[in-house]
Amino acid sequence: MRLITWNVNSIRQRLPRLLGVLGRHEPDIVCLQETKVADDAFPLAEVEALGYGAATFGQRSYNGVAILARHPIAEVARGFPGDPVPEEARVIAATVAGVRVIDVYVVNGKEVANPAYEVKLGWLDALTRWVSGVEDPNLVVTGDFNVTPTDLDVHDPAAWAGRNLASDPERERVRRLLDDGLTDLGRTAAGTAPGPFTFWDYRAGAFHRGWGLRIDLVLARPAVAARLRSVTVDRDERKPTAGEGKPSDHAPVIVDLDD
DNA sequence: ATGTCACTTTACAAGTGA
Repeated sequence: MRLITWNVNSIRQRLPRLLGVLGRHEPDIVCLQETKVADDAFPLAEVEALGYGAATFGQRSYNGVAILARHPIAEVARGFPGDPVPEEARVIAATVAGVRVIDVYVVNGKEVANPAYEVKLGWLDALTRWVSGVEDPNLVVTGDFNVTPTDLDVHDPAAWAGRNLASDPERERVRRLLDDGLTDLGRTAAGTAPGPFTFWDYRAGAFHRGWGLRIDLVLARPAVAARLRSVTVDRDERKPTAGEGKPSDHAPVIVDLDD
């Protein structure tokens, strides 16, 4: 089984690349973030033409998540109980091929000194409370966490020390998710090697300069983690020249599991 | 750290969010 998570930063802008990713990688499940469209504007017919169904939880302009799959999508849930910002479309869950998938777009937080950072911490607390009560042993929690779990996930730890996306309080929140029985599949696959990075800021030529972060995560309970075969990042999708149209600032993360 | 991108609007430039 192949699962992809990708923050597309507008599905309208990224549709040609998304269709290319579906055709090239043939994933079973795709978790998207920052679709930035209401559900009635989601390009459903285009993904259906490639054999995929979709469950969407969108909103205009900001946020928005979706789960695509070439298998039946069951028990769809939008949002989660206890969400501190329920007006923002950040979480969708569904069961596909025996796996309970929770697709998240975590609050960015802007900067540590910004009130949005406190919202981020509270949101992660609420997410963890909810996830810990989800009974399914075949659970995957994946998406754009907007947190680098450790310094291995930062291109320049000294430059990022204490800053949003790399600060201790937010890392502690991710640590609690892991302590609650989830394995970080990207880190498991990479061992002690840095990265693999999944996000490069559009500004300052960050991709070209290698200024990457690993903030797009796939967390799984033991029954799923035991099936881990590989985790790769499709860096070509971050290149302006590869593919059709402009790139997202995130690259797709591809996880292969034993069937 | 900030060489950009995508969104929206008392829109055709500027603010916001990332």
